[in-house]
Amino acid sequence: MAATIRDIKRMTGLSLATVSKYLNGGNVLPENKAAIEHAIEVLHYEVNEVARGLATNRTKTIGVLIQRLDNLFSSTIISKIEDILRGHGYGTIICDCKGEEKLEEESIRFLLSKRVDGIITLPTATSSGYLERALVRDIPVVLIDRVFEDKEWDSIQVDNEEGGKMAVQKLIENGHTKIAIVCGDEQYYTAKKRLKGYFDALEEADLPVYSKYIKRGPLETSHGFQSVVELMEMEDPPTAVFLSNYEITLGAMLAINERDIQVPEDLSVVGFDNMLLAQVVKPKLWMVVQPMEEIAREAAELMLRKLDGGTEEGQITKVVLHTSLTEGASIKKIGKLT
Amino acid sequence: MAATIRDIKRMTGLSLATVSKYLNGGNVLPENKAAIEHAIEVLHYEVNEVARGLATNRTKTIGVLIQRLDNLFSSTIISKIEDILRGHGYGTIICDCKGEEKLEEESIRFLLSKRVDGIITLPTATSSGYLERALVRDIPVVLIDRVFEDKEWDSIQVDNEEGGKMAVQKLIENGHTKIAIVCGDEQYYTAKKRLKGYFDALEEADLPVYSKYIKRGPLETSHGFQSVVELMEMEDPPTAVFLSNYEITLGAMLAINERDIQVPEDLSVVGFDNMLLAQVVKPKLWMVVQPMEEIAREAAELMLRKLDGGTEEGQITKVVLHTSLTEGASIKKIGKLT
DNA sequence: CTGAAAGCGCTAACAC
DNA sequence: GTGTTAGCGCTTTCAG
Repeated sequence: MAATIRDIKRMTGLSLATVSKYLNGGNVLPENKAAIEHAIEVLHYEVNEVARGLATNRTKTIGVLIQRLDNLFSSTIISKIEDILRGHGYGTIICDCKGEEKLEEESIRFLLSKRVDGIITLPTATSSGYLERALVRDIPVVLIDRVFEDKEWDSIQVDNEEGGKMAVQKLIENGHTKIAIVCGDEQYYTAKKRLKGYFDALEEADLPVYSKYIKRGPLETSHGFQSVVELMEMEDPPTAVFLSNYEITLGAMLAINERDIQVPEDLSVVGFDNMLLAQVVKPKLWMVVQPMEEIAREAAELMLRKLDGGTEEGQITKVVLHTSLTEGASIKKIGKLT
Repeated sequence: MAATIRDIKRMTGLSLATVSKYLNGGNVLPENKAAIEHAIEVLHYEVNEVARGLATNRTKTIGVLIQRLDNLFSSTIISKIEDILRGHGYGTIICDCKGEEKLEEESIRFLLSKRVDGIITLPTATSSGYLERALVRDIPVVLIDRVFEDKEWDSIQVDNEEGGKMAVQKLIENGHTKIAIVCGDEQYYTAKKRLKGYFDALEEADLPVYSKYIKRGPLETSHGFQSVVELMEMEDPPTAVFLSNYEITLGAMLAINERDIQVPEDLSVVGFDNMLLAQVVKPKLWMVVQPMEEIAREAAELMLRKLDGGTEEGQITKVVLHTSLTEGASIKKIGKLT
């Protein structure tokens, strides 16, 4: 049995209150301080955060609810969030809902039963219903990457529209006019925005939109794979494609390898979010990247602020960060000048 | 304020004990059961796991202490562990120690203060000192991937020796005799084993060992990168290389891309653990892969068994799983027959 | 099967 | 600055 505050009381002859005060950084006489520290040392005492949590009604743990842990976007962000939170004494309970809305809702209940002090979530669902319970309990919630249209939430996101536009503009600059996009379907907020960027770029350049070049579907590897195959089998295939998400980019590259599609000779490519892939594949890929560490930092810090009451009741903070375009060798210059 | 068991008591007129019994699956009269369920519904009651944890001295959370979250080996394993544990009502608190021993030790204290019921760890340190505190507290610990030589622990690992041997044998089968290995240094248990496999394969084939072809160093991308560069700049470069870990494989591929090394014409390659890379790179890489899901499952289940007391006191369980070799196109056949 | 009561380890008034 | 005391929400004897 681990030592308790009572053991310290006994050993030092002080009262529980004094010991507790010391533990919480209050002022105690130097001699008492020394006595307590000695006792802690000898007894290997360590605060029982569970008991403390019950007494204070704050567990110093944050729930992180994520779509999937097994992609680099998520794991990089979580890793950083965990880092910052732990630096402030917070533990991180992770729930991977594997992209299933049902699990997502269950996870919220789970986290609430664990009495987390706050929830950071990278949502799977398209509406915020599953977060109601947290709201009712008055637990701070911070959204990452996606937002909901049915309600305002504190959130950290990037300008996806801008990201999509940048990618397509780069392709246009290089003389491409037949530009495809592989994109998530309607339900995804981010997909919608990235597609909007695609349209905007084309429109601003007075280029026509070919609906046959727009491939929407689930945010999965298979969709990226399948779309590229289909695009390249067309009679009039596109000369370039914007792969608008992590999994899609991955799937597309698998297809490109398997079908022996030459990049950029047969097809110019701009991917999204998959820096590892960008570097490891030959030729290097042009890639739209999100500032993952910054997203994580903003999310963690916003959460900490909300927990400290450093934020007005009812005030919504929406942080929008910017993507950047990293250079590769996956775009062929055709016709025109730069 | 969330509803408590007391509110249910008031609402149903039953006693705390009865409600508690119901909550824990005990037998209650059907009418009382109905009343309680109704109250739970109306009040949105949910068990406070913190209070329960204090009363039972079990928090139903497991600490997972990992070297780094941001590689696919770790995140796949954690994702699966989390899945299984949650299925049994356990939460998972993750600590990413970023490969730093100091953080690793701190993390243990952190997890202990959170009163986790058990710890699953993929160690960074080379000796088990940092786990002493957990041992003293009599908290079950399960090791993944690495073991310590100074003491026996419950562990799940793969046969790294066999894995290394398989890789090199495959190279030998294809006629290679000048085979390099890029490998972690002495401190790493797994590196030692994989290197042993390398030696064994060479020896069994009566092939000489060239120490210049053995590149040891930190388990980092840079080491993989640097080693490949150095190997290929030799006067008498190897014709094949075994990249014996995830990061090394990644770094090596970066070098191969950057230096325009032709695989397998200039260099045949077998990698380790990086299936994503194996598929996405051209040509496809031969790869030694660990059964990550199985590792995770064994670890989670062993932990659950230990928690249920389904395991003898003091009994050590060591699970050894097997790697497999997945086919690629990164080995050139030279000379000889198969 | 149900209820009363003690207690898990800590915090937080409130007196002194 | 220190001590006393009453909980936090739940489980768990032990009677009934």
